[in-house]
Amino acid sequence: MPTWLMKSEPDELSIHDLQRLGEARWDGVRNYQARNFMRGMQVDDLLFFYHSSCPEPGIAGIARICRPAYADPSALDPHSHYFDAKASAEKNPWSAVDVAFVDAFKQVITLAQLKAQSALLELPLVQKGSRLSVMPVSAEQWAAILAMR
DNA sequence: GCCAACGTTGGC
DNA sequence: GCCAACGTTGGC
Repeated sequence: MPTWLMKSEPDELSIHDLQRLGEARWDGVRNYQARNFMRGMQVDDLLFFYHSSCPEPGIAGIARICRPAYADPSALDPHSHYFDAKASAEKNPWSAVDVAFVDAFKQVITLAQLKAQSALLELPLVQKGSRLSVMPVSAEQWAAILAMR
């Protein structure tokens, strides 16, 4: 079963928001590489929920894909922060998935901790200059991160 | 708020 | 198709 890592700004959607909601739409991805990974996701795939652009960046919990990729409605909504004037109902290049809450870690696994793990050197998240917001996580990487809890 | 690194845009 | 300019990401 493939596993993933997805970045969210906790001001927009945190792992605790997801815990309260149960499920949420993951929309607003506007990068083709990240979108393509989302299109490869299947129901029940697990993902690490990463908090970015916040005081303590790091992995805050786990979620599960509960609806595979579909056309991202936010691209068509003029009031949305993620509105894309070039998208239309007929031709919407962007995808969203729905995710369900699985677990919130007692403590965030910080980016600094992740960077210090030799098992994670290949993970785009820890590589200099990488801004990819959705990425695959190998079975070995997944296990290494779980062991850091 | 700064700024390095990256992706996208658009003129040519 | 090149590449400079620009906007965005995201850690610090």
